[in-house]
Amino acid sequence: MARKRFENFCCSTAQTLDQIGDWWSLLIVRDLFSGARSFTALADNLGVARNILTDRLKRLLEHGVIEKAPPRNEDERFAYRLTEKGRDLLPVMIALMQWGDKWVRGAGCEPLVVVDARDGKPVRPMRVRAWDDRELGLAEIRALPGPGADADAEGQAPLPAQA
Amino acid sequence: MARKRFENFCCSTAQTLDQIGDWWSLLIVRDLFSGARSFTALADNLGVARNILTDRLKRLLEHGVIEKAPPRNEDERFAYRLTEKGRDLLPVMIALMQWGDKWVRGAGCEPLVVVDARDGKPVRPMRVRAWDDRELGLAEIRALPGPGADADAEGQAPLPAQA
DNA sequence: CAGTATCCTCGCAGATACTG
DNA sequence: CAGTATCTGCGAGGATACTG
Repeated sequence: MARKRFENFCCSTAQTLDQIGDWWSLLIVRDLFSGARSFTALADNLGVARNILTDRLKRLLEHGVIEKAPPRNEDERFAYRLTEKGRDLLPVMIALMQWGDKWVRGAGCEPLVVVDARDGKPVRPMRVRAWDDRELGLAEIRALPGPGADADAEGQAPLPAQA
Repeated sequence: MARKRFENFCCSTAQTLDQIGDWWSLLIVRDLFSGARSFTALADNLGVARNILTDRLKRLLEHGVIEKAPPRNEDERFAYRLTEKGRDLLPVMIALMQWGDKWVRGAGCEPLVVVDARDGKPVRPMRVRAWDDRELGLAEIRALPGPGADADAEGQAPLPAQA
């Protein structure tokens, strides 16, 4: 059988991956965060085949992550732009980027530092926080089914401490 | 030509995706966060083919995201466990999960609420924060090449405000 | 239990030419 | 510029049987 789709997985993570988890979508989102707007700019930046880019843009449009906006200059016919849903991926992108900068940055690879535009200081590392702002580690959190959840779904084990 | 690898992309995001960005790896990590430990448990939970699981585990081991630990009971020969590098994916996982719960949760899908184990309150939504703890939006941040970065790489455009 | 080995299928993706 | 259309193929991924 071919690739398995995650649409029917009863898990936010899986569903999310089904919308933005493929190889190119997240990089497209990243480029949109970085200011790319036109089809050609994206194609050139990413080095992706045009038909693949078309497909990914279509999916992102369908999922409401991006939208088409009027062009800003004569060089482009219109501009791709992140929707609110897309902009809401900012924490994900920053968390990924910070993890990458910390753990996987390889030889000759630029560490991209995300800074506060006001003072130029780097943004804080992303942390999981409780309501009293205390930082929470893996051992201090649990995953519970929210309201309306299926009690005996397969996600029973609530994030136990690993150590 | 076949699939393009992201290893040579000069961008943390791309490099990160090369390590954990494929369809199954993140779900494996998620299951490890959730307490799964054995090969069979992972295979059953995810419904992934055994050879694929083997391959992903091997890659995650090579990248140092997971490690093998002694078994805890008679049913398992040893246990897979997240390393520090792997546990550091917690903000990414939480951010993804929260995004999914907010935007892509579909019909009959349980919203997984991550809570503080002390008081049972949900953890705060992941936010990008400045050093003074102010929340930063897309318009208020910039991406700069960090120390040792290649100035004229292709990632020049520093996150301009989209609106 | 925890994999390995094999076979096979189809989806992802690259290249390129063409249209509006 | 912004795609669409078509051809091609690698290899990811599934199924299953086998091993230690």
